[in-house]
Amino acid sequence: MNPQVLVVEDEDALATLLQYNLEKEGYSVAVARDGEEALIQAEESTPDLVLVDWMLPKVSGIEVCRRLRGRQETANVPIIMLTARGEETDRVRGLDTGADDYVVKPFSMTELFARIRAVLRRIRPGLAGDVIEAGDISMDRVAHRVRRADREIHLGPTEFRLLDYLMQHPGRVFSREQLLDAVWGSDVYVEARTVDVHVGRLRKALNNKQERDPIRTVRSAGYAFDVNA
Amino acid sequence: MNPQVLVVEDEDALATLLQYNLEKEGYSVAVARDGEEALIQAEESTPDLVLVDWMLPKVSGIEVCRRLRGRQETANVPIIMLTARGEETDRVRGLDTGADDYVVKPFSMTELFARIRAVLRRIRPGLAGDVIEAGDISMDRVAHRVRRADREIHLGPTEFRLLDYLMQHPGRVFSREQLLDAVWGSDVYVEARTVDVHVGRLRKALNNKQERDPIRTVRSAGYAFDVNA
DNA sequence: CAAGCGGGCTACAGTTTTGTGACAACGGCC
DNA sequence: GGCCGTTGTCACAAAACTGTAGCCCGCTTG
Repeated sequence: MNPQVLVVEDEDALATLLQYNLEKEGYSVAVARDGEEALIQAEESTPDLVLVDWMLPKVSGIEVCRRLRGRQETANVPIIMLTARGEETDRVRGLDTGADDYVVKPFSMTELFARIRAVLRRIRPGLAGDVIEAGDISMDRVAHRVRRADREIHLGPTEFRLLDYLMQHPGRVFSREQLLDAVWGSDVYVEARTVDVHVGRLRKALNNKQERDPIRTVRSAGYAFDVNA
Repeated sequence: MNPQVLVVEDEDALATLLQYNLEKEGYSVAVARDGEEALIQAEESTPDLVLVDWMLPKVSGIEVCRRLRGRQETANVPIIMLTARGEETDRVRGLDTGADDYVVKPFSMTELFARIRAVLRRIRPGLAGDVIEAGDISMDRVAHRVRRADREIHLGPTEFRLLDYLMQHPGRVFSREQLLDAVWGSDVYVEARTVDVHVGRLRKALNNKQERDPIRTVRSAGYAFDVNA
């Protein structure tokens, strides 16, 4: 079900970071340390997406690209290149060789996720995870629409992102600080209690009378989105 | 409560083996002998995980996958495929169709359990990770939930931490002072008797009538959480 | 057996935490 | 500029939780 991502990266720290964050985002991740390994792994279990570093030992990123493209089974697997600043002029070559997109290091996870979704959407619509459903609530991240039990729910941008984040991790409790980080951004400063207000607004928008409130308050801990009926 | 696993396997010996071991591991297991039965059962009681054999009479494993995915209620239920060696090239098709993982026969129970935990953690966090179980009590620290015998137990923050601590060290007796240190924090000062009150509250919340009290009072020593069956 | 200790339980008042309506600031957009 | 939807804060009310004292009971001990 989850998109399989093959990460090709020789630098341990980055590889681990990518794996950790991608898995948290809901992807299944395999890591290859060099181009050779990458080709073998790609053959064994065709991934839905390949993230490949430009600079690699043994077989370069470009070469990995070319070979993946050259092989019948992997010819259409989308590829995103990771390039360091300064290699930018090579972008062209990267794209020429068959990469679908590139990201310049250093990049934020958020940006990377956006690119991944974009590429998946283009190449493999349906795998991008554009629609999240939970109970009678469905949220379309492309169309920016939320509906509950067949009626359209109007949400402000912040409420939308908040619900998005909560639904991404159903059942899990997040502290106000975590939510601020994830939804507002780690750079802006807002009162923790602001989260309460937005949760309140979200609830009001989401819940008809008689409908179960999907957002659970956990006293002195935070909030969670509960799936279940 | 325990994750519900639906095993779809036509070979009797393997089905029984799986059921036996899964139940021992703490899952609730239902078995379907063929794909048709599987779809009916999945509809009746939405499982938390489906284990499906690749080769099945009537409706193939792949087809079961596809149909489960196609149906609203079961669209997000994680699926693990059981494939025989030699069908390996078909993995791709399996994953494409919507399986979240596959295990190649013959497999060890240990490996299977690891995969199950991994998949559950990925898809349904809270069903796999960070859960402590003891007898019919389970506590999920990520979701911040406690349940006993299928019913949700509501605990205040302190009660939650107290139970958490006791369950971490089952059988061991803690003095009131130790509990104050561990649960309240070594910096705050509260009466030792306060522990009694919280233990009382915890007991009241936890124990239905007729249920065995899992918290044991050790006179002039303290309290302990007893596992027992 | 009486006194004393230890612990279960309840009541309650004080605190902390959360829900919410009001409001002013802001940024688009006619 | 004026209108409108959105946002972050505040202040206050409501709800939930907490610690302590007090009372009672059973068991221990001398």
